[in-house]
Amino acid sequence: MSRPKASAPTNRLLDALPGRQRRQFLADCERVELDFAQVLYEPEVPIRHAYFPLDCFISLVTSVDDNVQLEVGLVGNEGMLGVSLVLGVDVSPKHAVVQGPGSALRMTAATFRRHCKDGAALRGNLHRYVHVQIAQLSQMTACTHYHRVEARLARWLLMTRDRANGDHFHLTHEYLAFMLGVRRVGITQAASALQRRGLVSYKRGDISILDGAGLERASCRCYGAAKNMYEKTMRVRALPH
Amino acid sequence: MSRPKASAPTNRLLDALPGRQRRQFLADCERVELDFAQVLYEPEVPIRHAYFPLDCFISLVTSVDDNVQLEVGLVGNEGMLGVSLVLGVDVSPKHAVVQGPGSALRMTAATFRRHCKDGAALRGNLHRYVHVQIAQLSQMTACTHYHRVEARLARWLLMTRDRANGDHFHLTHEYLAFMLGVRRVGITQAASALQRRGLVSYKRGDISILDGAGLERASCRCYGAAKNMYEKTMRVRALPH
DNA sequence: AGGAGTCTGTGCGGTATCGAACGGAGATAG
DNA sequence: CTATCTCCGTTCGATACCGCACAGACTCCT
Repeated sequence: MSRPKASAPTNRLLDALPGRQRRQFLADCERVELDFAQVLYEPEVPIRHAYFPLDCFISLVTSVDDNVQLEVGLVGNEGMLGVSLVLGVDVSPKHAVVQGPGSALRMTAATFRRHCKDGAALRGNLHRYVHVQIAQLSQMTACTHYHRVEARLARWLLMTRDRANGDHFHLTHEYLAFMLGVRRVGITQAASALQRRGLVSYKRGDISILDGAGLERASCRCYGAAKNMYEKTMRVRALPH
Repeated sequence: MSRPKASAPTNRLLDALPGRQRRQFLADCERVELDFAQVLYEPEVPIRHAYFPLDCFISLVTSVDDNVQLEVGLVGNEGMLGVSLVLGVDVSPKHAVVQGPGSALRMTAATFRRHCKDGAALRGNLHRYVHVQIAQLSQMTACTHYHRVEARLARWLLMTRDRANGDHFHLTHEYLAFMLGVRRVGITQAASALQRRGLVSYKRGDISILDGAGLERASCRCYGAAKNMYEKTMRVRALPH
């Protein structure tokens, strides 16, 4: 697992806070190391902490019926886990599973709600982030329905690269199949195709992105659209709201 | 189009407000009649009003690529249109199209934001509603991906019935196909199957639900799950938050 | 009554994905 | 070094849905 500790990793939602509030917020956080496959939230179970990834990333997974699951979101240092708390609800509607191990800041639910209540700038940021998540969920619905496995896989790899801060990570076909809601064989075929085209290489779970630009072309537009949407929405800042 | 004006129609989000705040809020609203297929929001276009359906209902539609669209949500008198405003964002990420004509209350964006800012009870309600929408979007993603057209159609009819307050409404196969993101023929086949089983009847766009319980059995669990989720989340009230 | 337009039913070949099964190659542990 | 386990590749038939095309039936308008 590559984790190229550039400088000190940070969280973009918190970076955007004015200095004083940021320090106050960080003072109430605790730094934790998260392991691969660690389960942070389960549906219907009270949320104990909000998480702010630094160099880890976390999958949001819904389950329908039983044993049928699908990843519907990915959270890295551009976001946070526990937006329900921002909305005054203290149970998660989804599973949250650590996909890329690494460190995160966390804060207890009660403390976090206090900060949300008192800090207008924080609240504004988080509200806009919730908006981004809603938009991306809508898009994800259409993407998952219309787009082919190969394009979705390419998209997924690009999203993961952004959040892993590196072109290399460890995930088996089995796991990817689970995330994209298809058979393992479907991933094997899509991945072979991408590898044949020289866009990625992989071997027993070690995946490397060789040609990011090419991979973007192979992916659906949803990748770029989601990224733009985030940047555009979050850039608008310092609006007292 | 059946619109059985039971008593005076109301909006459940507003009903839940304490009397005084409710009156203040309603005083700033304007009642409007919405026509079938009227477009209320377009992506990237500033939102002018928030809408609170009384006896109409509205589809939320995403578009990917161009000309490829999919319904991802349905808003009736249990909800509102314009949750983005609650989150301090003034553009909609989706199209909003009137699906069932009828009346709604609406409020200008600026006034609505003021009410959100000042009214804790209102804000709490709306926040919880946003949470419900997020949860239902996640579920919709999985449902659209995994479930068969026939089950999804059954689900859609049930959801529409709840919002139309009646077992009878007018929609062509063509339109349903557009909503569910499948071919018109796919709807014709699924609908014939439901009709053969005596669950619905239809004729040139006039659809009647004959056996609601049977239709629920024919639909995926997503219908009941979404409904429960709403009730459970919105019931928790009067929490100062 | 006749003609135009709308809505629904059916049929055909094509394709992406499914479910299940098996073989082989690489890693790991004794 | 060998046994075991994990991960990946391939094959096979089945199925749900696609795009296209056309026919029948109902409605509305003149």
